[in-house]
Amino acid sequence: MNDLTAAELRVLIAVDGEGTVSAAGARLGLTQSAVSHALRAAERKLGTVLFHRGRGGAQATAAGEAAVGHARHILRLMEVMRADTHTAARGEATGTIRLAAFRSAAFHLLPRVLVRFGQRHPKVTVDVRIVPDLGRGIAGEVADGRADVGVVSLPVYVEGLVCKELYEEPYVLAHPTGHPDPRSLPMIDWHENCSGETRRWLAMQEWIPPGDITVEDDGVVMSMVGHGLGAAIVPRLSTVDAPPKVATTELGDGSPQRRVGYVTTRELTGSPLIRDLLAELRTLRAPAGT
Amino acid sequence: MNDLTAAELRVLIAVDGEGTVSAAGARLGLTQSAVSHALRAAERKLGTVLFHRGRGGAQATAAGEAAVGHARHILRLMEVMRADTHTAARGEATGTIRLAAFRSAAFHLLPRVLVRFGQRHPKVTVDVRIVPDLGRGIAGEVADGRADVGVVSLPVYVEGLVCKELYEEPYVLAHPTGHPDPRSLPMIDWHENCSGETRRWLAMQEWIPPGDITVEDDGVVMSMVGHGLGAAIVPRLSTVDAPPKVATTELGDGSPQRRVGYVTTRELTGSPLIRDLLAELRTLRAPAGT
DNA sequence: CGGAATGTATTAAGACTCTTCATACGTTGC
DNA sequence: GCAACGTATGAAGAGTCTTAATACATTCCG
Repeated sequence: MNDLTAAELRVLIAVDGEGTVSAAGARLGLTQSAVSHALRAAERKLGTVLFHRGRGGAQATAAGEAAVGHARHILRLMEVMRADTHTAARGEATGTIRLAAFRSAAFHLLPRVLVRFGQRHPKVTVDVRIVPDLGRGIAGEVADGRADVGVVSLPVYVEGLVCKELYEEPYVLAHPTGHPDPRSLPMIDWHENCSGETRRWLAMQEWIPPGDITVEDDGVVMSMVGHGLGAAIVPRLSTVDAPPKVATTELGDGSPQRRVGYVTTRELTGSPLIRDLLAELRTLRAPAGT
Repeated sequence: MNDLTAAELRVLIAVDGEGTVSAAGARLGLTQSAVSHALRAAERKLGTVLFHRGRGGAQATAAGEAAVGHARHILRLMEVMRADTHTAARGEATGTIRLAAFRSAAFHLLPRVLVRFGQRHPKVTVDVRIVPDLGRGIAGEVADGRADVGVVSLPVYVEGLVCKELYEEPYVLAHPTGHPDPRSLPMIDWHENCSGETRRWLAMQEWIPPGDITVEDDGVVMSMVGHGLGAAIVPRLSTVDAPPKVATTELGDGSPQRRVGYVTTRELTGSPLIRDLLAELRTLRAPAGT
């Protein structure tokens, strides 16, 4: 008379995602009525209104938001449980791990890791998603249960996650090759650069960046630099495999550093498969370029 | 036809803990038969044998061990989900409070307060801004709506604010350690010291300060004293965690006193969250150093 | 060997729960 | 006032969980 069923948890997630009870029903292959009943049952069991419903659909309350986040985690753990019991029984790991990472990590860091992990666990699918590390960003994806492990820039400001630093790398100046005075070029900024680390460093320099273009993706930043639109301060990793015509200059002593690490949830560290992936990530103490 | 129910997860844990199906039934208030059925259902759903059963009871297989570990986490998450939805629904404790304070309060007074407040309201962000208490100063920030609550030196000359004294502390003389005659040193003054209180006291002494350096930040004042540039009269709170080589001397009876309090607007005292923060501030009747 | 003790498995029936169909209710826009 | 769109509800059928009763398997021991 008390526990939410898995079906109810899925209903919560679907209603939150679709915004209406009817659409959630379609997504789940259920009737609108079934979803309405399930939602009501969930609210009765938790003793709280989870969604305000009306003409415009269903909108999560604060309690609903919290419930949906937990629902994702619980369902995910059930999947992991299934995968892990299979592994323990048959001896070969199966299942899926969802990994969220910023672009340059996905391109230049993860391949090496995932090749080795894949050799050890041929039946395991790793689902890599590139997520801009803005706002709650990658850590938010993990905290909200949309990813199992995140590769992030530290520090992380999201509560309740397990987090470990992997390595540190300097920011460098990327500029068009052969330019006589890179510092006179307009600065191309990058959304994920908001970390304050580089801002603070820039503020300390007698080097007022002349113009300001702002771009979301560091790959686009590098492309723009390659086309001569300006210079940019990016983590060294972003300059790996940069377009031709892009040169990099070290910023010298006291240059800002970017710290890269991983995050996951405490529960998932109980899974041997996740643990093995984390162990493989931990071999990543030096960036690819060095 | 697929998901394990919460009841089944509890059965797994109980059987693992008790070692027999029957005992697990007793612990859960169920029949042996019910537990046997549930166990079998769980094994069918996971497609794996979880316990070897026989005369000697039930012994978990490797897969069973894995499943039980996950089961505990899942049930725990369900509890947390229940708790979190409740606090989200009732507590409403979410959002941001903007706090303005002078430097030494932010460093030495607020941490204790905010730790406790943060434990009570984990979803609330407190935004602390350090504001020099000059001119209309911190009270002005609150009056102008740029902060919700201010920690200030009293008295406050801004109209229309709610204001309460928290505690009183003496001004002390900070000087380089081991100096034979601190009173011969040049005085380092501090913008926020304009309060008149110390001026009046100085005027009453036969101690005309030889030189005058003026600095905005009391942290800088302490640093200068540490480097031997002079002595300064500062509130005792400013000397907490002062650099090495800084000594303090009480000014004795009749020494000027600094009164510390908070200010906010009448409207904000209607918010339960603000009220709770003010209540927490009111526990601050003694400064950290004493 | 045979019976008592201890433990699990199975079957069938009742209670309970979930899903569906059909329909009612409430807003919004015209 | 009516159509469009969304949710809520009541009753019935399908499905699931729990139980009592009983069967089966193993071990201990005389």
